Amino acid sequence: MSVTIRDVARVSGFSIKTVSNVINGHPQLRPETRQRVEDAIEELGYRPNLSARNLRSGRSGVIGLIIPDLTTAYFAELADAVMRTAAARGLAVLIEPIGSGRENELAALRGQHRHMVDGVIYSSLTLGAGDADLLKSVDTPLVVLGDTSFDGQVDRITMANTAGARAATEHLLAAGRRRVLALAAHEGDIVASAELRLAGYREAIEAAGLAFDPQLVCYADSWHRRGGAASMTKLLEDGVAFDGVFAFNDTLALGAMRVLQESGRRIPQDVAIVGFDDLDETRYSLPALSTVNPRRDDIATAAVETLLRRIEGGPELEAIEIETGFSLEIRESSGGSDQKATSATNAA
Amino acid sequence: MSVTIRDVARVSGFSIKTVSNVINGHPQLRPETRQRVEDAIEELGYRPNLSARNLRSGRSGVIGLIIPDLTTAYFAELADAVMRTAAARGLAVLIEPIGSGRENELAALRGQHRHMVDGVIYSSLTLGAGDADLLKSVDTPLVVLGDTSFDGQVDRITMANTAGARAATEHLLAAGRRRVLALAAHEGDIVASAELRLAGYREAIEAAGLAFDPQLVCYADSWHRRGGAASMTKLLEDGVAFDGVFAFNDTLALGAMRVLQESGRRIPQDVAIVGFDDLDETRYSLPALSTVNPRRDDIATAAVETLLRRIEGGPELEAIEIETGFSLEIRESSGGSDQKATSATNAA
DNA sequence: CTGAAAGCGCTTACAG
DNA sequence: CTGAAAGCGCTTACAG
Repeated sequence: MSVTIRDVARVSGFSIKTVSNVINGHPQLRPETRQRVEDAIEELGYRPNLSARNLRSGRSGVIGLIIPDLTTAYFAELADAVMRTAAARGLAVLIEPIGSGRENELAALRGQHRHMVDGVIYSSLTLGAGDADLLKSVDTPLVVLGDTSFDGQVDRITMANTAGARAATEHLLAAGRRRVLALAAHEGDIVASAELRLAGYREAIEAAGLAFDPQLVCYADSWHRRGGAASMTKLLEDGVAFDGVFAFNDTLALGAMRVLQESGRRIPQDVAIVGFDDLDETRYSLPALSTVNPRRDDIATAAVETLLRRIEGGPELEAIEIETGFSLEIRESSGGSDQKATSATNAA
Repeated sequence: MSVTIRDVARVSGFSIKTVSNVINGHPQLRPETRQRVEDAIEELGYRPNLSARNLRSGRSGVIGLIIPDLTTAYFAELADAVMRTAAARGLAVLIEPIGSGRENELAALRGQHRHMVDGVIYSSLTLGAGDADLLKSVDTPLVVLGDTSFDGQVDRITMANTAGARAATEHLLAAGRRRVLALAAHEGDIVASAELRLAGYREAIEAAGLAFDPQLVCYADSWHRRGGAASMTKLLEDGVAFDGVFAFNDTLALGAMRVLQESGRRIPQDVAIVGFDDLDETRYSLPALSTVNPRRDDIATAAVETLLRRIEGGPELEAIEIETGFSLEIRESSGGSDQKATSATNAA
């Protein structure tokens, strides 16, 4: 039916081995030989059968990306960055959207696609230190994205949660805000990022010589617009006074912003607001939202390269952790014009 | 190294064939036999090697989804719907984001993942009637999404572009608007959807006894917020008078809405606006955007099932076309409350 | 119901 | 540089 390497061998007049050498870019080949094989490949329209290659080599050239869903802008943008990075290295990405919640995250580790992929990039919100053994029991090479505390047992990529949150809060304080809300989500399970961002917020408050006021820390029940809107509605009802908001992610910020505007408050004049994530849409909101840019491209690159290292190095290799940098994007919502204040860190 | 079907056979005491029968749910098996094989599978932690299965069966259980990118909300939501539908049928989805433009779309047809997937769902913006031969030359089973005119040569799923656009425009006219803009994108290449939506707009205008006014048809140079904002800015500069806008998609609408609001116009009091796509975020914009809901779940289901039919039926099968229905979601931007006016069509 | 055997298309020692 | 041959793990006629 379809053209195989055997057909190419027959047409070109060389052995299967030689054809294979040409396909795989083996260096020591007479140019003439290479040319004739390539002509035959072209003529026949030969394409290697990947299943056969994978069966033989034990590699599929596909990596998995496990995320809660694809419709959340944050994960869509992350997935896009991972796919671009992977494509540049000749890898395809199989996305597995698993829904949110701890149960789904655990189930995904035993997921059906496990045997199709050479390794997995796993974006976890709910796994904690206690799950390290579980993760180590997975025989697929694995890189974890996100701030779960695994202390050196699993490869992971983390972002500058604390430093980014501190920079965002400092920016609000530098603009003269004195009562800055921390709009913080927690989703039932422990979300380590939230704690780290809260720590950064607190550092900035205290470094400015202000008192950390628990009344200004407001929990939302989801990381989405709905959660931000609901929390802000409640704050306004409760009559809490504030002149700045650091939201732990952009969608919380956008939800809160809408409620603030409906209540007649002007942004940034009455309330300045900064988010976290640098979603594409923050550039187009009204007003454009200031935010912490976690550099998704850097995260994606670090994840893919760490995974490749693990795939090649095997389980013996020591686990590494890479923390990516950030920058603060100052836009209208915090009174900035469109200039960009950058402050990046990089740690290994 | 890893556990194979041979190990399961050895441990269970049955032949490889019997183990295979159990794995593939072959019906005529003594329950006791099945049980003992399943125990062995469990005990050994056996998982079938998909590469081997695929090599043998010629199927991979993976379908491709070719889209321009994943960060555009429309495609992210489409991809999510396709993945959910596919997962329900035991299929994995390999997304290939190819960038926009005709060149990229053509290149994707020869893409590197072609031999990894059983078939491809291909969301095209730029392919036209002249490309039918090209599409037919692709030996992978293929379902095209979008309104490219292929008249029965390729399986395709189309949406109710004209009917949806007409319903949106009629809704604006019914609310008393008399000068309704058509905010229409065209991206260099021919985008058939835009023509069809324009036709629906025109039908509604003329059915209402109004004259079709070319001055009210405004082209944007992209389907994104930026395009909607730029077009609206130009319209306002030119002093074109209007009291309603039917935008050909939601992001155009959101971009236009921002510019209208900055100019001091109230929505919907001064200008009522309706979009197309029912993106998740339209529920959260300020004001919430009325829009045509193209029922992405229906599109995804039709696409996956048509592809499966093609994969099983082979190239001989006659090509089919399915047009999915729509509903009109009336929200604040067109003066509605939150009720829902539904009008659906379905054709084969 | 079950077993022994061929073969899917490739890569890779092993010989030359 | 090149060829003949084994084998990756599975499914499936073909026999029993």
